Amino acid sequence: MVVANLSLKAIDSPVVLKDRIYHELKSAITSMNVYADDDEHRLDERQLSLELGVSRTPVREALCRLENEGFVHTIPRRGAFVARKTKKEVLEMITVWAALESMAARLITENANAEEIATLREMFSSYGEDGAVQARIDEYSEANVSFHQALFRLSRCDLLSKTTANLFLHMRSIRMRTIAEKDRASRSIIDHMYIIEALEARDTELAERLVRQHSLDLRRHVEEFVDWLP
Amino acid sequence: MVVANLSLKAIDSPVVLKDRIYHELKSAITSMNVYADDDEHRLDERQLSLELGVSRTPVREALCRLENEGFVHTIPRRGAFVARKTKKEVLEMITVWAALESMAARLITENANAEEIATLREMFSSYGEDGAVQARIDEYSEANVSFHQALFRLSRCDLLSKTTANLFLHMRSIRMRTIAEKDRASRSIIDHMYIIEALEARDTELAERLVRQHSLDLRRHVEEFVDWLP
DNA sequence: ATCTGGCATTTTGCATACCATATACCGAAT
DNA sequence: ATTCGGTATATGGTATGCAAAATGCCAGAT
Repeated sequence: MVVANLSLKAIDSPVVLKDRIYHELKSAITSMNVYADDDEHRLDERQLSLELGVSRTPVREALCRLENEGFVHTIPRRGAFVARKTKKEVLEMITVWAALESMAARLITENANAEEIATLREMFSSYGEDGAVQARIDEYSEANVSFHQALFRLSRCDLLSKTTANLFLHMRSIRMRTIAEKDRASRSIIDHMYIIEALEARDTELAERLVRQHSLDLRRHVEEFVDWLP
Repeated sequence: MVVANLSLKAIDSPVVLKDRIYHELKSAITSMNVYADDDEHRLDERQLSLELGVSRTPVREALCRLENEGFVHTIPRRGAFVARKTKKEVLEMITVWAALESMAARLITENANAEEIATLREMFSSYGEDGAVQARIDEYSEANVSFHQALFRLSRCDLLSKTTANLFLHMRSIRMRTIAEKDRASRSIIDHMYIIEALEARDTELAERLVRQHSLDLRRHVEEFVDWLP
């Protein structure tokens, strides 16, 4: 008799209710336009539990996680609200982003292989001609996000990706609104190309500086032109 | 009749049970030597609630927060354990640290005033003579932590401090164990002095590079010599 | 002696019940 | 009419109860 040698993958995470609720609420919050109107959006525990068909307990645990991640702001005995970042907080998020992404660029020049870096180019292959960017701004915005996410992925540092993941989500609504302004998109794509070249050349210091400057440019842009944040 | 013009500060945070429990558990976890023995430390909800004299609910919410911050690892239907970082995770923490602290250094050269930078020197004023460091290694270790915390504080970027705060706590036990090895302490104090000089000279690029290199040296040291982590 | 299957116990996950507090409404007094 | 204070209501914080699942133990079989 032989022991059947099935290659099974371990089932290590029995998906529990609070996690599903967490993801559900998170996607709902991050996909809504938080900064559209002035009034703050309240998250009523009982109402949410009714809508989701569960009790308040797992909803509370989900809200607890979302609060730690900065998507929800709760006031004791007052309730939970969808968090709205101040301009100062947004600027600081971009600062932290700049720090993390420039480190990611360093690591890429040291660790990534040529094929991986080549995939970065492909993302923008269809935006070669001038004017193509502004015409397909939504589509480009997605490619833009993918580019930045790819930088963290290629850094092969999970913690860098993990730390930035929520910054991405926080910045999404803001980025969507700023990318179309002031012809930043075509500026952006040029920056990206220089970054890719520096990565290909394995120029650690240059790649770092370009990536950092790219983010700090965004910071300056937000600081100067975004007036719709408190 | 005049309205009494007392200068009162708003009471905006009625301290609730789950927060007190959170802080209590966090300090208990971070002050224990997690890496001393091999067996993992379980956190029994019921036992904790009995010891604290409260119900399980606020304990669970506190554990939820601690899990998000990486101090607790919970397995569904199995319970909560004090999280133990792998060597890979520690190295990544140091990498993220390097990224954040080097950005803090940049900001200091741009924003801090001379007096603030001067306070950095004072921290190490009593360690001037050679040999004084090794003799008072515990005391120095505290000064060392204070120095790095001060860098983030002087950066005037709350999010940088906030993001690093938990990294500090995670690294504490590891740092305590590594700082005394291989004469790293006296190396460390020399590095610090060069960093302070770069900050005083407002040399943004140099300060950034020195701070980053200081952390990356630690990373290399951990990578090479720390064999007591999985 | 070792391994397997089932039962008991423990413990988490979720639901519900209760309590304290904040807000809103309403009436009375000025 | 306006303001103040009290009460009602609603809502979040906490406690407890219940059920599912995992672990451990023990008996029986091989």
